[in-house]
Amino acid sequence: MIKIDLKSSIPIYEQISREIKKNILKGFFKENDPLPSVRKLAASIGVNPNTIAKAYQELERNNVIYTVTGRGAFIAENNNKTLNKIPENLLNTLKNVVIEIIYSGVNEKIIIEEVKKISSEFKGKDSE
Amino acid sequence: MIKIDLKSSIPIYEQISREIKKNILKGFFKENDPLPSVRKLAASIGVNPNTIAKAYQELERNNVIYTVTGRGAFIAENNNKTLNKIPENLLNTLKNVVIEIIYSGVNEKIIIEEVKKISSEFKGKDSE
DNA sequence: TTAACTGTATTATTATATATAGTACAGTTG
DNA sequence: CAACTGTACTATATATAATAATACAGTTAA
Repeated sequence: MIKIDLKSSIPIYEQISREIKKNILKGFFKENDPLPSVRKLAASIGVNPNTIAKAYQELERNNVIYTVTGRGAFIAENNNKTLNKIPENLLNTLKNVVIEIIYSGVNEKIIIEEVKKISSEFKGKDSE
Repeated sequence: MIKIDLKSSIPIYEQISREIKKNILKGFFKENDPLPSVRKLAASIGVNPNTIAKAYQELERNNVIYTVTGRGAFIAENNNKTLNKIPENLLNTLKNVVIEIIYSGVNEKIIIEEVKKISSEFKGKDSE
C-alpha cells in the first residue's frame, strides 16, 4: 500500500509522507488506525528506520497522525477543514508545474482534465 | 524581470531557468533576443556566474535558448510544439501538488480556477 | 591589433540535505 | 520480564548546490 521509488530524487521520507496522505484521502486509513511501526515499515521498504521516523515526525507536525511512545503511530482525527484559498507554498508549486506544462506545449484544457482525474480518485474529504 | 528568492529551497539555477521560460511565455522575450550575459546577470542578482552558466546550459539542453561562444545567449526559435499528453515527470509533480492541496482542504473547483488564472497569464503560445 | 566582452571549463572549497548505522532510553503490552 | 513502541543521539557517507578563482577560445568595436 505504501510504494516508494528508491531511485527518485524526491526524499524517501517525503514519499512516505505523501503515500500515507494518499491512503487517508482514499479512505484506506481511517481515524485512530494504527500505522506500521517505524522498524517494520523500514524493513518492508528496505530503508533505515530513521527515515521512517522522520516521515512520521513530519506527519505529526502537520497533524496528520499522532504518536504515543510505547504504543505507536495512529491516524489523527479528521478535523474536516475547508479552505477557500490554496496555501501559499502549495500555490507557488502549482504555478511552477503549470507553467512548465504549458511551456512543454500542453493545452490548458488537458491540464484541467488531468486535475479533475486526480481529484476524482479521492472521495469523501470534499463531499462532506 | 528575473526575480530570484535566494532563501528558497529551490535551486537558484532552477529559478532562473523558470523565470526565463515565464518571460518567453509572456512574450517579453522573443526569438533571437539576447539574454543578459552570464556575468552581468550574476552581478545584478548577486550570485556566482557559474550558477547562471548552469541555468543557461540547462535551458540550452532543453532547446529554450541557444548560445554562441563569444557572442552570448539568445532565445531559441519557437518550434510551436503541441502535446496532447503531459510529460510523465511533470504529471507526477502535478499529481503530488494536487493531492497536497486537496489534503489541505481546498476544493477541486478552486484548484481548477487557479489553473485557469495561471494559464491566462500566458498568451500566444496556445492561441496559434 | 588590442581591449573588453562573450560562453565554457576546471579545480578547490564550503554548506546543506539525505540516508545509513549503531546505540540507547522511556514507555507500553501481553 | 521480554518484546515491542517512538524518540534521541553521534558518526559517517553521499550528492547537490553554490562560491571562488583562473583560464581559454571566440567575438566585437574602438
